[in-house]
Parts: sequence; C-alpha cells; structure tokens
Amino acid sequence: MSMLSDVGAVSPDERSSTFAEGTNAREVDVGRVQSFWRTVERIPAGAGVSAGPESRPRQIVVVSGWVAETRILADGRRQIFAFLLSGDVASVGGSSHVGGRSLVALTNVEIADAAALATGDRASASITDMIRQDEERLFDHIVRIGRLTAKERVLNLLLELHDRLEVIGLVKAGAFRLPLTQEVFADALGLSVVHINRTLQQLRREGLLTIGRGMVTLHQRHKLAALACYQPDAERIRLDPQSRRPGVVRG
Amino acid sequence: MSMLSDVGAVSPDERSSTFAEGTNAREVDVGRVQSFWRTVERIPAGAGVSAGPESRPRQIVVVSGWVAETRILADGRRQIFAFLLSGDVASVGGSSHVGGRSLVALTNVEIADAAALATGDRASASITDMIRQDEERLFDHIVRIGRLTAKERVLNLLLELHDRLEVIGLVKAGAFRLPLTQEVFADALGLSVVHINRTLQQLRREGLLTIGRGMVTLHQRHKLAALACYQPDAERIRLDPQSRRPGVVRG
DNA sequence: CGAGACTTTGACCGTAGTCAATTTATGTGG
DNA sequence: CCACATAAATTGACTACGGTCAAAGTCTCG
Repeated sequence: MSMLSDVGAVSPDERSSTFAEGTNAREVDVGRVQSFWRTVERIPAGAGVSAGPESRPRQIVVVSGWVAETRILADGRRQIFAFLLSGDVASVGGSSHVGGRSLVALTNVEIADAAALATGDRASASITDMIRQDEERLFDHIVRIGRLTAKERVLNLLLELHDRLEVIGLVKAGAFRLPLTQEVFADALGLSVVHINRTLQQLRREGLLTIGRGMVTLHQRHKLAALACYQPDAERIRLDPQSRRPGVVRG
Repeated sequence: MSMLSDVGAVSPDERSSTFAEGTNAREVDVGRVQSFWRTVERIPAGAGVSAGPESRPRQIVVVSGWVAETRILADGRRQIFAFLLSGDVASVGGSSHVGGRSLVALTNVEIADAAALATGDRASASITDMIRQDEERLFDHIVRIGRLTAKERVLNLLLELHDRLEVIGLVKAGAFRLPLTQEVFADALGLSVVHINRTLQQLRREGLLTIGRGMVTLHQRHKLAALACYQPDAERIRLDPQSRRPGVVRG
C-alpha cells in the first residue's frame, strides 16, 4: 500500500480542465461555482469512493483522475464495468440498493457532488446527457465482452478511451496516459492478465500501437476502428428494421 | 416469416396482469388509466419496436410479451443486452443518438407510452425506479458475460428471469414459459448456439433443470444460485472497502 | 405430407485460461 | 548510489472451454 502515501498530490497532467475552464463555466453564476468547488474531495489511488459520512446514495462527478466502477464476486473474480474520467458522473450506493457495485480510484482522484452542479438550469440537463452517454458506453462494453475477440476488445476499449480523453484534452500528439495495470485491463475486458499481455505483444508486433510505461499511442486509427468494430460515438449505424435475423418466437 | 401471421392474438398466459389489476391501479385516476390504454400498441413477434410515425426518441413500457434489446454488428454478430418483460421500461431511439440499439419483439407484444403513465405523481417515481432496476440488471449482465462460465451464465440468467417472472405472476408451480430460441439465448449470453445446447443438455443430465417446449423449471434453487453466483436482487453483498485488491496505480 | 425453423450430435479446431518461472520496473531504506 | 523488496510484465508449457462445420433428427404449421 505504498502508493497511498502522497495523498492529494495529483500530478498536473493527470488533471483535466473540464471544470476549471470548461464549456459552460461562464454561464454559471459565481456562487454556484464556489459551492461546487467546496464539495471537491480528494481520493488517494487505490481507495474506494464511499458514499461519505452520511451514507446515503449520491451522485458524484469526477473532476480529475481515473475511477473504476467494479464488482467483485464471492470467489474473487472481478469485473470492471466502466472507467470514469473527468466530467463523468456516477452514483455511489448509500448502503441499500447498489448491489455490490463500488467505485475505486485508479489514480489519485478528485470528485465533487453532482448535485452541486445540477442546480436547476441547463447544467442539470447536461448531467442527464452525461448519464445517457454513460449508459450508451455500458452497451458498448457489453458488446465488447459478449461478442468481440480479445484483440478486438483491447483495441475497441483503447479507441474509446482515446476518444474520451481527447475530448477532455488529455491526448497530446496522439498519445495518452493510461494509468492501468494489465490486471485492471483484464478485469475490464473479461480476460486473463496473461492473455491481455499476449494480445498487447501481438498488437505491438503488428505495429498497431505503442504502449509502455503508462503511455499509449494508437497508429492507423482508421484501420484500428475497422479491426475492432469501433463506432465513434455519434456516427452509429442505423439498423434496417428489415435486416433482422429470423428465429425469434416459439409458439 | 410464418410466425407473423396471427398478429395481435396474444395467448392468455403470455399476459401479465401488471397493468390491468396491478399494484397501484386504484391510486391512479380513471382519466389517466384511459389515456394510458389508448396508447397501447400491438407488435407482432419478430417485428422491431420502432419509434413510431413521428420518429422522436420516446420511452415505452412493455405491457405484455417479451422484448429483446439488441445490437447487431456489421459482420452479423448480434448481442442482446436485455430481455424486457411486462412492466419494464425502455427508450427507443428516434433516429439520432441511440446508436445501433433496437428493440425486437420476441413474442407478440403490447407496449404503451411510458409518458402516459408518468404524469406527475408517484407513478413517475416508480418509473425512475424501474429504470434504476434495469440499469442494475445491465451490470449483472456484464458480470455474466465477462466473468462467468457458460454453465454459470445460463443458470444465472434463468434464475434472473425466474425471479422477474415470479414478481409479475408468470411462474406457476415453479415453472415458467421461456419463449426464446437457443439462438436468442446464445446471443444474450455471448455464446454459440451449439454450446448453449450442450450446456443445457449437461444441466438436464445433472437434474438441475427441466427445459423443453418453451417451458422451464429450475430445481434446487438454493444450489443453483450458489453454482451461478446469483444474487437475488435485493440481498446484495455489501463490499468491504478494505478488501479490495492490490495493483491499481502506476506512477 | 412437405418446408422451414429449431434442436441435437459428432468431429475437430483454436482462443483464451492456468500454472509456474523469469525478467523488468518501481520504490525504499541504508 | 546501491541492495533489497515488491509489484508488474513477460514467457513457456500445457489444458480446456467454447467455437466452427456439417449432418441428422424434431417440431410446427400450412
């Protein structure tokens, strides 16, 4: 647990400017901004994001750092549902309903109360929007682990992360920081560490990406997207209702 | 497409009484109930649930029948995200955002406008609640396909369906109707039809379940739940925040 | 009684998992 | 700055779960 030492010392490049100077900062009045920043809380890497002292369910916004949304089974198997980056919203279970789901800081993290942002105006609408995006990503993730091969899964996830990080300004010259161990990666993609490692080796050999020391660069974006069945967010295919498969009913 | 013939002829035991005489029927005024029923729409088995003539995104409630929430990849691979039963809510993408997600009727189906239910009062709260449950199930599904073996997946899903059907009164003497082909089952669980079939054979041989002609009975519920890492809804394990694994940061 | 959809079975293959050992960071205290 | 400790990445050998292909058997329904 040595990594827990420098609590709160978030390195500059781990932070996004999403909230500090983000899109609609100017449209929000000063009082709200202040009360928002008052709720900011620092979480050391490796720690869980708890519901706070008054353990009621609440919604939080990630201000900086990486958070994993996970569940751990009785026998130790772990599944990571999503990675939360700056600007992402999530609910932390008070104590009752959120069955075995928990948020874990993968790096030092800053979080804030979503409620402090969502007071009334269009900000709350944009939070609704974030939640919708989060859900959309859950579906992507299901496809990933349900129907893609290991190689496709890895590429697909890296492409998603690339795009999300780019939006919040964390991609520099095509490269971005990926503060995940291969074990975390494996638990997200439903694979074993060993196989993740081998898959990465292969991708490296094929010259499709550069990865090491927590930095990643994806080469030949277009080719990769095709290889990984990756659909960049907005441009989703409209499914032809006639093209569905047979075999659906029984009596 | 022969099964499309008897559109609208929903057999009695395919219907749940959730809405007809369900929980808070008496607390809702007559006008609302009427306007709700006016929006009910019948979908033949095999058809897609579209956004309607005025193709805007909207929320629908399943009144009766089985609906699958799916995505189909460019190369034909299909992933089913969830099965929607009576009382379940879902959004159908107008045309823009809902990237390649579509609802398909697995049986003849009745759906209605969620909006017609959610007018103001506690009904809208209960819809919010349904949505939360749906999301929770998505997480269960991710664990299923991400971390469970074929045998576990099959049992786990069957247990979930059993419990959900029981709540809406569609389990009789421990048995319930399962109007899914093995192919559909496979696409939900991220497996091949052949392997689904073999897994079912095995489960039968082990005396864990009876399945055939669209009817299922699960034997030894307790044992099954353990075998399948199944956590019955409410009683989720509270994760000890201290029991997390190592290996989370890097620099 | 076909026709088509669905299920079942066999033979074989390959992706991914397991186990175990080695190498390479990363960090820490002297 | 070096020696040691620990976490993480890597590699090899072997296994097995699950996929693919193809054929045969069933069920439904017109």
